[in-house]
Amino acid sequence: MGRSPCCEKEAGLKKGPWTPEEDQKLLVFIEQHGHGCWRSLPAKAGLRRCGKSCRLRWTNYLRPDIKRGKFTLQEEQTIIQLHALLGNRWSAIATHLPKRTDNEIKNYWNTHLKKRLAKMGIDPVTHKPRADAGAGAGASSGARYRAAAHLSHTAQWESARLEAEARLAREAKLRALASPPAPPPPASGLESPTSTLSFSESALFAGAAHDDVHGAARAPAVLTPHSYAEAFGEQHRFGDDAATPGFLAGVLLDCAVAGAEQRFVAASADASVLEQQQEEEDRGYWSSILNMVNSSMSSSSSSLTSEAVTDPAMYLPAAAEF
DNA sequence: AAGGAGATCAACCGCCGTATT
DNA sequence: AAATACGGCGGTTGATCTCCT
Repeated sequence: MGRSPCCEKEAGLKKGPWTPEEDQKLLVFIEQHGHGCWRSLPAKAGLRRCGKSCRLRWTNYLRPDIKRGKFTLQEEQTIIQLHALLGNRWSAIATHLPKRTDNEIKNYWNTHLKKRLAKMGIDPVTHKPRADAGAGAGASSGARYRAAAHLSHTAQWESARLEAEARLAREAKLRALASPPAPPPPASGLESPTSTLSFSESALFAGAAHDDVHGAARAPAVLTPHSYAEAFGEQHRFGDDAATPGFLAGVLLDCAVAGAEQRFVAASADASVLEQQQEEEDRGYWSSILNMVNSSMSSSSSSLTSEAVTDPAMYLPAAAEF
């Protein structure tokens, strides 16, 4: 059926870069009235723009809760991992980086991360090592291949971890309904290695979260650390230079290990009986998660590798040759 | 200093899904 | 059920900036 462009009918509408005056008009109007219907907003706000242009300007630039500037390593890591899981679903990825816009993330991916992954010998679309990357002779190509494999595996583990956190969050919510509220978690040290949300933010989101994996994963939940920590074993370094191949993979693993260690310390402090009881349950749960990851990754149209996750030990780094 | 090449990013375009009539 | 309106999304463009020769 199709739909005509929103501004086709109205001639004389302005295009191109926004002036400070236009920004001011839009800001003032939205602050006073909210955006309401975008189509009718420009006329009400005295702007000669189409509603779509106004919406874009607001969501990508004028919104007060936008963080601008350089992406942090953690943000980069989050984007790469989520891209491995979600593909080019920038808005979905942006929900995990609440102060970044999908447009900004998309631009950053296209201009920075895609190229960097390509340099590492990783196909930025599939997140798999490129066929030619492993075929080349020499130790360095082998190292790149292994780094790329680690990257894919890390993404798979992150997927499993998100699922597990979602489940634990749901359970915690159920428990909370049946018992007085637990004391708040420590102010630091338990953040998800891939989330930029603080726990306070997470709590806010948890209330309003959709009933989906990503929404639920925002809820404060501490994953029983053992399997996760086992999965990564000792910390492993790929290199110090950001320009060297393997750097990102190293960052991913370092952050993942750091997260696992933080969780382990926190959980050890509790040393609760509950944890022991849950351990067995978690083991079974992790098996199902791994099955789920394996099946979804091999069948999904998303870009992740179809290599099966069979054993956490496979994430232990190979001989240090980087 | 000039100009060409590449990088960056704001903004546009067209399509899609959903709500409404 | 079909047509239409709307918001949202992802891909792409083009103006501007930065770096290099």
